[in-house]
Amino acid sequence: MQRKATALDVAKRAGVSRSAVSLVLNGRGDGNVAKESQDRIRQAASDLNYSPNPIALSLRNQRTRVIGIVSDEVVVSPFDGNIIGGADDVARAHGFVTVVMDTERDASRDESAVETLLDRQVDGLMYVTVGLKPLDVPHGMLRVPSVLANCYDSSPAQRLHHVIPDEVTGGREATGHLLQLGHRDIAFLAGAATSPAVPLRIVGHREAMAKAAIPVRDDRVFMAGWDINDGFHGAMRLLDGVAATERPTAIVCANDRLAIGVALAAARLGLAVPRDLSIMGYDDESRIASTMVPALTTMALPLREIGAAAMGMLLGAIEDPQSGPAGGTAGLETMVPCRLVVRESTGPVPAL
Amino acid sequence: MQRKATALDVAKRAGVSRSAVSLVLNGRGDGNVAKESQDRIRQAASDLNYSPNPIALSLRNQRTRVIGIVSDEVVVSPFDGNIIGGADDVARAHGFVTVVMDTERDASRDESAVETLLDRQVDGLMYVTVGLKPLDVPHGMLRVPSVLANCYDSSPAQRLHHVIPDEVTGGREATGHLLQLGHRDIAFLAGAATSPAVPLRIVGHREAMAKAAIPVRDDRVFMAGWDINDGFHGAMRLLDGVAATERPTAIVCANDRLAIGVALAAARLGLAVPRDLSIMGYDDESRIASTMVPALTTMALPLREIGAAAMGMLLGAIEDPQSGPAGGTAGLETMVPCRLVVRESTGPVPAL
DNA sequence: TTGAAAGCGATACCAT
DNA sequence: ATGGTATCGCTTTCAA
Repeated sequence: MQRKATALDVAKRAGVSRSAVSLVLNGRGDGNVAKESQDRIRQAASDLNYSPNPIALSLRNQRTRVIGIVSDEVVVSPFDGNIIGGADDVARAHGFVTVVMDTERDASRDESAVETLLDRQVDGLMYVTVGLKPLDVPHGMLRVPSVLANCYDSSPAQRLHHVIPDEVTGGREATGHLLQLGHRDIAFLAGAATSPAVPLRIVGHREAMAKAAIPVRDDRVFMAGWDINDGFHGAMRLLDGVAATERPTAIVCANDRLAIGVALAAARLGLAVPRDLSIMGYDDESRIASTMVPALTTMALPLREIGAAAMGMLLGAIEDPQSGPAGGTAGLETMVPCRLVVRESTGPVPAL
Repeated sequence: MQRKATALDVAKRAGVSRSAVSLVLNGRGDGNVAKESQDRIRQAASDLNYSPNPIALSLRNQRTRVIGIVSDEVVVSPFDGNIIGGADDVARAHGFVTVVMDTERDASRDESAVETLLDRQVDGLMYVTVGLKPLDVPHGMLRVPSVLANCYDSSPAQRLHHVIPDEVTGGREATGHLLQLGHRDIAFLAGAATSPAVPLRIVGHREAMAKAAIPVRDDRVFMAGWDINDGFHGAMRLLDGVAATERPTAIVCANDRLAIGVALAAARLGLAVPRDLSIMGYDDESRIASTMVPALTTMALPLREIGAAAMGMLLGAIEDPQSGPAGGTAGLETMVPCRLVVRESTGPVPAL
């Protein structure tokens, strides 16, 4: 690999000094460098296919144009990669590069990941999690502009800006969709109590039910877990051996995998979806929700938007150090709305 | 953020010159620096919590200890993140950091991603894909040590080393497992013809059948696609309205999502798994295979191992430039075996 | 308008 | 054994 052209090479070729090259190429040529020198410099630069060495630039400017992203398990898990995708889009558009370190759910690696990144002089930091959760913010994150995506500072002093989905509204609109189809006996298969998203979605569910003046039965809302088998067992509990008049006509699930389990249970019980039972998912998990049989109606999490919004804030704070997340003030909260995706697993309430 | 200690700070505190600091801290102290100076230097370094600035180091040494990973869609997709996880483990263990750029399936971004990375002076490059595939190797990859993980050079001159799963053996052992359970009428739901993994797995399937001296019926092996609905329709085609004596007793699927579709179809047709029908998946997709109802027997792809092996080769080539993938010789091929994971969706052939 | 020189942080060579 | 100095590539200030 032959060495790349340096500013000195350009200067030689154009017959000027390095300083002139630097000035011109950074747009500060006018008023400092003769017009024709400028032309020669630009010509030489493009001839040599010159671009400044980012490492030297970093050393000189003390800014690397690198954003460090640490994730709890986004990369290795099958979910939420879109947060990083959305964040990266924005970063790239601003000439930044992201480097992501995944701790694979080992919180003890958080600090060291952050230190490694800080050591490499990242200009800013972002923490991304799979699923909404309170985060024990690594100390290092307070030393440079930082944001939280899909998580929030677990300490009372909200020191960092965070971007999260609006789960209450998500829950409300999911149930609202079913209500609109005429359902009145709606079950809610929640995930696990450890997730802060769960109670929020339940609040939304209750709000929707309250607005429709329908009492919420205690046995219709419960923690089921997050996986296919959890959905299956939850559905069996709700449906197996229960008379048609006694069973819920719709089930909203806290994620799409639960919905798969519910669909499996329904099929086993000879219930047709959505004719006998409507099923709603949550997440709009790629390659799952849209290809289910029947295709899943679901509440899409705005992952890309979350990532993009978080990166937007972060870059803002970096480029204008006054008004930033790490600008000394407490962090703000940005909520991004979820998006209802209607497919085929929900339908009108069955006539009895 | 107060500035970090530099070598000069350490030198001052220890009352020596920068050079001495450099020598001692790099283990070249003995024979060059007085024992007691060495002690003072080390003391000062730890007092100041000194660690060399990686940027300055990079500029000086022309090595960044950064490995660039470009992926087609590994980060944003729900799959194969483990390749990156495995690769990153190895890199970290060697004091390297990885920066991954995901092109989100836009091949036209390949070259620019590689250039960006090269521009940032990565010491090596790795390309990772979701699913085995031939790769139009970006030119830039030939300029530094590089490896391919889960993909291979599409040009006849295999210029880069690649690490891929042993799909033929995977297919053979999947079918072998079913054969061992007594099945003789085994269907094979392949993915899409565009994947080179498909024909390989079919070869394996045929080898296993041949070894058991069972003819393979043409209508038992076909391209179905990769998604849940594809599995559903494939299974319906095989099972719906077919007499018990005429239908396959086992179906091996090219991935776990197809298996979900098959399970859905079986449930709808009143077939119990594995009593009436055995189902095998492929991939051991996390949070899917193990939580299916019943839990899916599947052929696990050795993703972590692939990533780790690829990174191992790459670092080898970087640290010993003689014998590397980019060392001038043609690339080698490393095949990593798949792993049979037996769960509950397969069982003895039904007695008729 | 231009070029020379300092400095970002570290290493390696070469005098002392 | 030790410290001074050039160098990596670039930007910026200061003199000419």
